[in-house]
Amino acid sequence: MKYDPVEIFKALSNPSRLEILKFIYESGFTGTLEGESICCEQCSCMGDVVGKFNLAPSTISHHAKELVRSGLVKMERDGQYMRLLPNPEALQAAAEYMEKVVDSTKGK
Amino acid sequence: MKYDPVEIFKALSNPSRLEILKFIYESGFTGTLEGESICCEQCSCMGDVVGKFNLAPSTISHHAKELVRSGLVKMERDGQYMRLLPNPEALQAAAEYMEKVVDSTKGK
DNA sequence: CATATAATTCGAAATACTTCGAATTATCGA
DNA sequence: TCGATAATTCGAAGTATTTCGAATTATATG
Repeated sequence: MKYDPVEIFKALSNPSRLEILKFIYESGFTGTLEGESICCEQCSCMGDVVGKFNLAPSTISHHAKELVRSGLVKMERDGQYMRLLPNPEALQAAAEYMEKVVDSTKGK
Repeated sequence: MKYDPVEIFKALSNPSRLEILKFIYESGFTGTLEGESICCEQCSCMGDVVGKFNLAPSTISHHAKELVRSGLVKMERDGQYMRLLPNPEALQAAAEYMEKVVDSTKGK
């Protein structure tokens, strides 16, 4: 498999990190931040996340790295800023993995 | 929600525990152990898991408790034995939670 | 009741995780 | 180029997790 389910579950297993992920996914491909984002209107950047959560920048940076490591999020530099982009394919893959485990109990 | 996604992800985030879960789900509702189980033929028991994995009984017991705590597995005494039963509803709920996060990026 | 088997609890050791603040690196704008 | 802003790295403290072995509890059987 392209994504390691254990790494994905580990990334999702911390409440702060899960909320950060949701924030990134929700503001992912939209202009919903309506100009509030100092980075761009098509994504969240580190600063947006730092502004949203009551955690030190270094902590946010660490969590972001974990999300990237697992494949759930992609990151790219945009000048001074770091764009955080959802990678739904990874989350989808993990969900499908779980469905397979569910199905392994079926028809028995 | 009936199940806490973070608790479920935490339960799934350890490689040993994930394998144990899969073992329980696969032997869940079947007679596939074909009499090999010293507990029963409709489920796995602690001893089956202990026999399958290279971990101390106390460690297996601990992991089983975590799986029960998260809701992924149900446990019931059968005389001397403890039956381990899949609770696919919980795993399904977590998978659906993930799908919702995936969908939160859609149509944008 | 005594012994054997199954499983849990307890305490301890090693490791990993979470978080912070301080120092550092990267980039932008005047 | 210099100062400001954005983000990362580093080291440290506190906490949680993983695993074990020994002791304990629960149940079955002779």
